[in-house]
Amino acid sequence: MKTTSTSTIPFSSFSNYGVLSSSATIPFSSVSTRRKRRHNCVFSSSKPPPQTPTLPPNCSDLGVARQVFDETPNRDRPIFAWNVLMNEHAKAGDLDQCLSLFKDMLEHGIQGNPHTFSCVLKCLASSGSVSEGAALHGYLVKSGFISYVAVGNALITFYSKRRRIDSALCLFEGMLKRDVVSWNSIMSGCISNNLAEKAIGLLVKMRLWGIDADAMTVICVLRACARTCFLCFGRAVHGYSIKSRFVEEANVSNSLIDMYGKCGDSDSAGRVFRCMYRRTAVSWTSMISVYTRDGRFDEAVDLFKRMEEEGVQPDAFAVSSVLHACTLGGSLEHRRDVHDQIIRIGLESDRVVANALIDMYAKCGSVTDARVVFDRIASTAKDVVTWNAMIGGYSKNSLTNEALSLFGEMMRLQVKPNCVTITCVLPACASLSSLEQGREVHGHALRIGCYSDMYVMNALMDMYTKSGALDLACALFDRMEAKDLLSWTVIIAGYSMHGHGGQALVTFKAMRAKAIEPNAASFLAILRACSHSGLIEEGQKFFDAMREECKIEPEMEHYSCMVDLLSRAGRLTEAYSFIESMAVKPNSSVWTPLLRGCQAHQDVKLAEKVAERIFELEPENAEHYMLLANVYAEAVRWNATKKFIERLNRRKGSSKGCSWIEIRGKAQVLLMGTTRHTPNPRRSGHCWRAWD
DNA sequence: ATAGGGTTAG
Repeated sequence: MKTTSTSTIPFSSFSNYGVLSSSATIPFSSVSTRRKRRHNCVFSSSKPPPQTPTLPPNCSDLGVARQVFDETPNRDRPIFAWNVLMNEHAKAGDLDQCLSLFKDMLEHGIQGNPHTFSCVLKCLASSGSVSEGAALHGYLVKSGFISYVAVGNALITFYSKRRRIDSALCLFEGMLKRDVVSWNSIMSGCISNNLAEKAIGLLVKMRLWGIDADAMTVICVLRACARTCFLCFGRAVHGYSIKSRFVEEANVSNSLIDMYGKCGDSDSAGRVFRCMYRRTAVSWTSMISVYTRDGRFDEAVDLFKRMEEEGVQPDAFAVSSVLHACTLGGSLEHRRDVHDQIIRIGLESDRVVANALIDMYAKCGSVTDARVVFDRIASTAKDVVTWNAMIGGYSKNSLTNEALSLFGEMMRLQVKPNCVTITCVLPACASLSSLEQGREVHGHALRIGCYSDMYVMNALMDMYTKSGALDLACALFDRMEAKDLLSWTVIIAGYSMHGHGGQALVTFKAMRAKAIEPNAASFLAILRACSHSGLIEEGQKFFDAMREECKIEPEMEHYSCMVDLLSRAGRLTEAYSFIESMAVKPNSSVWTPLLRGCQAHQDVKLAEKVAERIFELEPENAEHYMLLANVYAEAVRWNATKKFIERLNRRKGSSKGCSWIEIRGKAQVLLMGTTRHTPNPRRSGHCWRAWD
C-alpha cells in the first residue's frame, strides 16, 4: 500500500491502481441473473382461473423434481439435491417452500453446507423475522460455518435487509476473512439504511486495505453519491469506471445516469445515455426519470416514444415513470398517446401501471377517467396503493363525499389501510369539518400505529383545527417529538383560524427559535393570524421580514392578506396605494378585500373606484356586482342602489336578475338566476340570494 | 454470495 499519503481524496487512491487488468475485459458477464419480474395481470377480464400453489408455466418441472425428491428415501438424497430444490423454490418466489425444506432437512439430521445457509438467509432476508435469522446466526457460529466468507456475506445482507445495520456492521468488523462481495454487501446495506456517507467511508477503507473494486463496487458507490448529492465524487467515480472499462457494463452506465440525474446534472446524464453502446430498458427508464425530475416533461415523453422505435420493449417501470412525467406536466394529447401505447403494449393490466394511471388522471383533474381505471381492476387485485390513489384523487379534487364513501368501502372489504390512506382521507374530513368522521379515522390511525408518521400527525392536527377542536390539535402537537415546518404551520394556522392571533405569534417565534426556516405557506398562516386579530404593525413586519430576511417573493395570497389586514382596520387609502405598488399585476382576490373594507367603513367613493378595477378583471363574476350593490345598500344610498341594479339588469347577455328590498331600515340585495360562480355562503354578508 | 430503474401522502 503506497497510497496512504493521498488518501484524503479517495478517488486518488483509485487512480493509482489504474486499469484492473484481470477483470477489465469481461468484468461481470455472469451477473446478469436478475430476478424476473412477475407480470401481475390485475384486470378482471383477463384474470386466470385461481389455482392454489402457483408455479410459473415454464417451471412446471420444479413440481416434478419435487415429487421425485419427496419419493426418494432420505439416505439417497444428497445435500446437493436439497440445495438445488431450495434454490429453485426461492427463485420461483416460494419462500415458504424453501424454508420448510430447510426445516425438513434439520429434522432428518442433515447438516447443511455454505450454499444451504446462504439460500436460507436470502429467504429470511425477504420474508422472515429477525429472531429466526439471529438463531441461525448463533447456529452458524457454533457449528463453525461462520468462517465461510459466503455465509458471512449472506448474513450481512440479511441484517441489512431486516434494517439491523448495526448488527451487519458488527458482523462485518469481526469477519476474519473478507472479499469484494463482503465490502459491496456492507456498503449497499449502509446505503439502504440511510448511511450513505458511511458507505463512502467504507470505500476509502477498502482501497486502503488494497481490495480491488469491481463493477458492483462502482454501482454501490454511485448510489451513495446519488443519495448524498456528492456530484464531484460521482464524477471521479465516472472517470475511474472509464479507465477500468466498467463503464461498458450497461448496469454501471445506468447507475451513472441515475447519479447525475439525482445530483441535478441532467446534461451529463444525457451524455452518458447517448454514449452507451447498448441501452437496456433500465437505461431508458432512468433517463425518463432524469428528465422528469428536471421538469423536462415533453422530453421525457418523447424519450418514451423513441424507446420502442429503437427496439427496446418498455416494461412496467418505464411506463410508470413516463406516466409520472405526464402527471406532472404533460399535455392532454401526450396523456392520451401514452395511454394508447400502454394499451397496445399490453401493460394496462399491470397493477403498478394501473395505479399510476389512476394517479395521473386524478391529479390532472379527470377523476372520472381515474375511476374507470379503478373499476376495471378486479377487487382482489387492488392493493393499498390503488385505494390510496383513488381516495386521494377524490380528496384533492374536493370530492369529499366520494373520498369518504370510498374509504368506507375499503373498510367494508377489510382492506388494511396504511398511513398513506389516513393522510388521503383526513383532508376530506377536514373540509367537511366533520369531527365525528375525523375521530373515526384517527381511531384507524391508532390501530395501524401511525403515531411516528409526520404526515399523519400533521394531517390529524389540520383536521382537528378545521373541525373546531383546536385543543385536540394542540395536544397532538405537544406530544410530537419531531416537528417539521408543516407541523408548526398547521398549528399556527389553527390559532389564526380560532382568533388566537397572540398565540400564533408566540408559536411562530418559538418555531424560529428552533431554527426552523419559515416558507411561503407559514408566512401566509402568520399573516392571516395578524389580519384576523387586527395586529397591523406585526403583520407589516412579517411581510417585510418575508421579503428582506427570508428572500421569499410574496404570492397573490400574501398580497391579498395584507390588503385584508389594512382594509379591516379602515386604512383604505393605504391599502389602495399598497396594491398600486405591487410588483405583479393584482388579480381580483387582492381587490375584493379592499372592496369589503369599503363596505364596512362606508367609503362609497373608493368602493366605486375599486369595483371598476374588479369589473375589468372579471366582468362575468356576479359576486363582484353584488358586493358593490351591498356597499350602496349599506351606506343607505337608495338611489345609487336602485340605479346600479338597473344597470346590472340591462347588461347584455346577463342571465341574472337582481333586485332589492328593505328590511328594518336596511337594504337587502337579491340575486336571481343561475350561478356560474358559486358564491361562498360564509361570506354572504348582507345579501340574500334566491337561486332559480 | 453482492447491485441498478417505477407507483401512492403533505
